[in-house]
Amino acid sequence: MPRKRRRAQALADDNSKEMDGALIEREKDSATSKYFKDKMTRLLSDFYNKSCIELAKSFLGQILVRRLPDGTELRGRIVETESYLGGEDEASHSRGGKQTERNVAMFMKPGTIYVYQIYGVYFCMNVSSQGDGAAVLLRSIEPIEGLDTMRTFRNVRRSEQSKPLKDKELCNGPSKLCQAFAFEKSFDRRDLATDKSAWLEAGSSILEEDIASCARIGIGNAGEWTHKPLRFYIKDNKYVSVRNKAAETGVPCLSVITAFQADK
DNA sequence: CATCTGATGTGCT
DNA sequence: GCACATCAGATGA
Repeated sequence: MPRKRRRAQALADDNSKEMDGALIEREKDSATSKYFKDKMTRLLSDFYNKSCIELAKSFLGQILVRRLPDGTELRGRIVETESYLGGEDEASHSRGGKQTERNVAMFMKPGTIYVYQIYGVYFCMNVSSQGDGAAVLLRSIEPIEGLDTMRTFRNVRRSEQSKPLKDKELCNGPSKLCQAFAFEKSFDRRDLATDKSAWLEAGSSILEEDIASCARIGIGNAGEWTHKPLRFYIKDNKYVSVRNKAAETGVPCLSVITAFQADK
């Protein structure tokens, strides 16, 4: 195993220890804890009261924070999400309402993190929402703090002589953001609302007119669900993985309304 | 820019 | 066996 991979593995192994360590650190600083508690109040009510689509939209503009074992904090603003609605959604891992070892987190309480491995190599991170088997996939993040660390994590799978990553390439994709923030399998089934290594902070709220809605990415053959506008991103934002000019300029189409009804 | 390919674990048929 | 909510690197226009 190359040295870079070993380092990443060591980091993964650290995660259980890290939970306890970070807990102690943050409990020590009660002012800090209160700050986060206040900041998260609104976001917590979002987890519990919003539909999957509403949650996917309200995540836009919020700050995702990752605290590493050494105390380093990584921050970024969520700019792109996707809704996976549950049983009826043919593109969802929870299609047919089927619960498996892999996807149980999707059926757990809103705010539960669902991390799965894809193509044997990468991870994707979701947050469970209201609705049986429904979850929001985090697709792209605008990095704010800890960019050097993110770049180091992202370089693990890249060759030494390849061009340095631009800031906008650090987290512009679901597996890229997992690499940059060191989210992996051990985060599966953990609670984003109470976890000591990952949490949300209130950022800016995004106006409906500044949100683009269009088809989700990478879902091949899911029938009518393939084209439903369940991907949401901040218009004109350069940190988004794939932009869709039509979705940024056009008025919301009929299928948006249809998808809304499907979510209720 | 578009399109192709290899990497490769795990869930599911 | 096969598909997969992906990415990096290569190749050709």
